Amino acid sequence: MPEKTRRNPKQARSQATVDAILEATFHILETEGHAKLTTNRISERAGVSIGTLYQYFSDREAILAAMGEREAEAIRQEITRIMIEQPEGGARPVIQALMNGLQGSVETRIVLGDALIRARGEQVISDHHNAFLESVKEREELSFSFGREAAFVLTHTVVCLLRAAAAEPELALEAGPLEDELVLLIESYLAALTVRAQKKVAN
Amino acid sequence: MPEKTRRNPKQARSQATVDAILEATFHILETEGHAKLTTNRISERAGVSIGTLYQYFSDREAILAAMGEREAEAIRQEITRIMIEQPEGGARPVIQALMNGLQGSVETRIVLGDALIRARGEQVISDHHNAFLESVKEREELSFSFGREAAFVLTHTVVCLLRAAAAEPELALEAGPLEDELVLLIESYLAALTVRAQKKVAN
Amino acid sequence: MPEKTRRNPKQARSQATVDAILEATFHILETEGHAKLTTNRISERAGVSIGTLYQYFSDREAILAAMGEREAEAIRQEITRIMIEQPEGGARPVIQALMNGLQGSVETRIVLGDALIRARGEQVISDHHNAFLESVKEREELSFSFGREAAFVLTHTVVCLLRAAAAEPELALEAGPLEDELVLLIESYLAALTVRAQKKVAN
Amino acid sequence: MPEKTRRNPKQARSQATVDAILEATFHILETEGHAKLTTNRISERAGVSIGTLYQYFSDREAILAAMGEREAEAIRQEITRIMIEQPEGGARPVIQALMNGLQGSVETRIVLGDALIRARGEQVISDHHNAFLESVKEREELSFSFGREAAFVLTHTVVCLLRAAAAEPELALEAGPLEDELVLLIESYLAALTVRAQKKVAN
DNA sequence: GATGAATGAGAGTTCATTCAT
DNA sequence: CATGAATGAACTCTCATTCAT
Repeated sequence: MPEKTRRNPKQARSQATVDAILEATFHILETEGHAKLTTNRISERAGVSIGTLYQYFSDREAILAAMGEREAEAIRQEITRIMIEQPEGGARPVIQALMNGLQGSVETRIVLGDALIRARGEQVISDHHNAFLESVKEREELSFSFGREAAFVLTHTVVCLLRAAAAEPELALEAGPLEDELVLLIESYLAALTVRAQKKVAN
Repeated sequence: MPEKTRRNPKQARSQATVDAILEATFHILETEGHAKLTTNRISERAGVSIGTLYQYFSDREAILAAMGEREAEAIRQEITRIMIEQPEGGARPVIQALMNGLQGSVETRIVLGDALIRARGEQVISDHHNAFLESVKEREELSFSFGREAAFVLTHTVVCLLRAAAAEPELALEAGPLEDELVLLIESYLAALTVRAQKKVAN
Repeated sequence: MPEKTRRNPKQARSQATVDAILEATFHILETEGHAKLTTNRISERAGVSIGTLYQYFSDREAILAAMGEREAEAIRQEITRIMIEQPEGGARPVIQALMNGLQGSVETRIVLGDALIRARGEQVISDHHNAFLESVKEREELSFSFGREAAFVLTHTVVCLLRAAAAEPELALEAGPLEDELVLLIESYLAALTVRAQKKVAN
Repeated sequence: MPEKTRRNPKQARSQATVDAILEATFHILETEGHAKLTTNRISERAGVSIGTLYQYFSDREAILAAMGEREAEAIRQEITRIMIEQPEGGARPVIQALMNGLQGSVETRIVLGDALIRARGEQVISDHHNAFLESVKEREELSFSFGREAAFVLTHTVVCLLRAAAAEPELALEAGPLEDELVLLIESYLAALTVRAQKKVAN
């Protein structure tokens, strides 16, 4: 449900056009980078005229926001699926999903993420929040309410670090060990949260 | 010490000009954002002509890189100072320094950070690495070598999360509780690393 | 057929735009000179926006090259026509064609010629070469091969001198007498070449 | 005696400064081309400040004109010397002098020549004229007056062709054969002029 | 609906020249 | 006399967007 879409693409042809535009955008971002991503180039690569492009998207920003939306939605669904299939798996399956599921280069992800936040602000954040929190709430030992700040740490640490890792290829981090460290980081934090919560109860 | 500086400003007037340009850049980033940061606007705000600006900086990018350099250097010095004054303080003083020391809005910091990486690549990363690792190495119980990935997590987690926190003002995170959570996150991770290391030794 | 054209102008409006741009370029070169020939001024005079100009020509240079091409092509066709119509006319008709056919001021011609060479290099030279050589080859007494240097002299002398003559209006040269001298120069040189060739054969 | 010079350099140091500026100009023209020839670069290469440069030359143009003057003067003196030493040598020694004496790349020569004409107009032409005509007048069989156009052809043909030859390195012309052709061209033209003059007398 | 030629504000950048020191 | 920091008009070129066809 793209918000800034002008035309609600009910017909197959319309949907194909929208898809072509988004695919072209993704491809250009991947192969030529953000700086070369112009609306003319998108329309050219998509095989539609620039006028048509503007019939489906109000402006350049709306295209990026729509793509970010798709990406975020895909990840949210993936995480939900994992929660249902492996309810006792802990943090690792979710972290694996985030590591594998985020398609596209770092730059692409950063660009899309930024566009999404610009377009939808808080909404995006809380969506992400909720999806990730679900992966944790079920564990009964955490059935205490933690503060906003702890929730923030839980929901953002992995995504932020993956972004940073991807942004710095010079570090030559390996996926396997990195996954282990992220799991260790999150699990030890969860344990610490539990300990703290128990102390509070004891008092 | 801007790298891409064209003219090495020996005289007082030159230094004042450079300062005015950097101050203007900072101010525009803060008040109008990255998109409005044009060289013409910078020179206007700095009270110098556009030609003068280009006598000190080879291009727009060089200005941002120089600013990022300053910022990074300031933080590095601050952390070093802390390490010397409070060698037994653990992670908290360093985290406090990062929270307070990073001046400017998120966007400003992001923009400057990105420019810095573009300009100096790996060098920047390892500098940051080293500075932060020092804050931890002294603790004898950590006198084991950890892998690249663990080092990455240690050095990036706090900075990444602070960036994210600042990028999402809608979450209305409070500095005090956030600081506590970051300390808990890092300290519990360090503890987990220690445990893991001891197990390895035991085997 | 401009080479560096971005958009292949199939429609009438496009062709009209290209024509307007070239006409404007010619006019500015003639009336204000090379130094005043800026892309903004061209677009202004052509009655199109600067953006439109850049949709048809990749850069300033491409405009000049396209004009040079047109000019050169026109002359080539004119000489060919003469060769067919007056096969026995000797050098004079060709020289007349060059004197009358080269429209535009000297500076214009120089600028266009230079741009053409920059854009197409040797190709241009050999085209010119061939066209002029044809005017001579038919004469059976010249059915000997002469060296590169002699060919160069034959093809360049007239054009160079016409350029020089035009560049120095202070000399107040008159077209009629100048034509006579050029014919004399070329014809006597051709005769000398013939003599030399015969001597060689004799040996 | 540069005309547009502001300061009449009577002192040795002044002369050295002027020399340094001209040398720098020549060097930049040769190694980096006309487009890179800026006053700032000249002053830098000359080892003087830009302010000093403007104390000796009124503007950029004046520097080029002064250089052209030097060049032209040097050639004129060379030709004069030849005429005195080899009065019976015909066209060849003069052509050799022109081929060897013109130092600097084509572009340099073109730039300087153009500047000279801009600065001094007709004067330059007639100077050249006279110098070259001297090389011919002595020959008694030419002791007839020829028209302006013939004089123009005599004085310009060699210089123009040398310029063209240098401008088109793709032709790979060789100095030896080219010299022969130029001599043949000029000598046969002179002979033709003689014949025509005699016919006129006969009538 | 689709097209794509046209738009034009505005970006980054250069460089001849001045003038306070 | 020399210096060189400062000037700013002018340049080339980009690209999101519109609208007549």
